[in-house]
Amino acid sequence: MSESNTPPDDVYDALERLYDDPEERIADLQDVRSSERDVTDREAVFKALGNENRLRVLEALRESECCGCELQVVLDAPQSTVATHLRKLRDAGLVKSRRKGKWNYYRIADTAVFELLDLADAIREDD
Amino acid sequence: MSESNTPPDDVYDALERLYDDPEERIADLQDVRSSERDVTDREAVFKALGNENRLRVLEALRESECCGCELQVVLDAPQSTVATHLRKLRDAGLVKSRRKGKWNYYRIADTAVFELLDLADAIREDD
DNA sequence: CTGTCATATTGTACAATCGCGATCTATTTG
DNA sequence: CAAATAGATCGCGATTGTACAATATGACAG
Repeated sequence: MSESNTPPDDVYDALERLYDDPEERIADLQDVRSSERDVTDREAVFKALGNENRLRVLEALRESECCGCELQVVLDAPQSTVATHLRKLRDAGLVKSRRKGKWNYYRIADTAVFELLDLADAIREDD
Repeated sequence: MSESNTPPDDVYDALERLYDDPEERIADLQDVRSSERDVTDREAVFKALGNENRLRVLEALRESECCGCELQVVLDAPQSTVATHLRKLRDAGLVKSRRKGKWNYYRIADTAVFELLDLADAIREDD
């Protein structure tokens, strides 16, 4: 059931020098690997956040809901570029949209998004 | 001092249909842009987090400090690959390292990292 | 139903990132 | 110091992400 391959010789040798029972430690480390098999969603969230333009959009939405054309002003970029970023934010679950006639209004999907942004700042403050 | 360009005609026209005073709204939106000039650090943090292998490393470090060769087991990847990921995590301020003889031990730099990981999970739960 | 308008999608050129072998560095051991 | 070892860095092919023009879609007005 588990992906229990023996690590390459050099790695095994190194662990042998660190632990009396390397096998046990190896099993523990492999457990971490398989137990967190599904980091996929997490990864998608962070990938969506890892872009300057998308961070600017979220910052704008922090203050109020915005429609697409307003975000074109924020990013100072053509419509297709803005729309692509909004798509990624929506796919990642960071924003939601609401159609009103021709306009499409975007808003932050969850207060957790604000917390994510603030925590990222906190990390760099204490180098 | 501010980058106050007039948006393209079509964008301006759209905002004219939404607001009595489009100029005012445009100025506000441009303010968001310039006031958050420095999303660079934030972006670096999220970029570092936006990778499956690096998320696995952080998950391993959640339980205990690890040296490089232990993380080779976690990722099941060659040494150079692991070292490159650790470099990025360190540059982003997510992990710290401590040299002990030939070994280099890595640990989570800040409890904020745990909170970031948990918050990312929270986002996808309520689709 | 035709035109207009806000937005979405697609195609493509270009840039960034990734995995990993090869090589270099720092530290310990004999 | 020479060999061995843990890790860091470099270089390159392959994948992925980005910007944006062109085009498509969906809504509304006349």
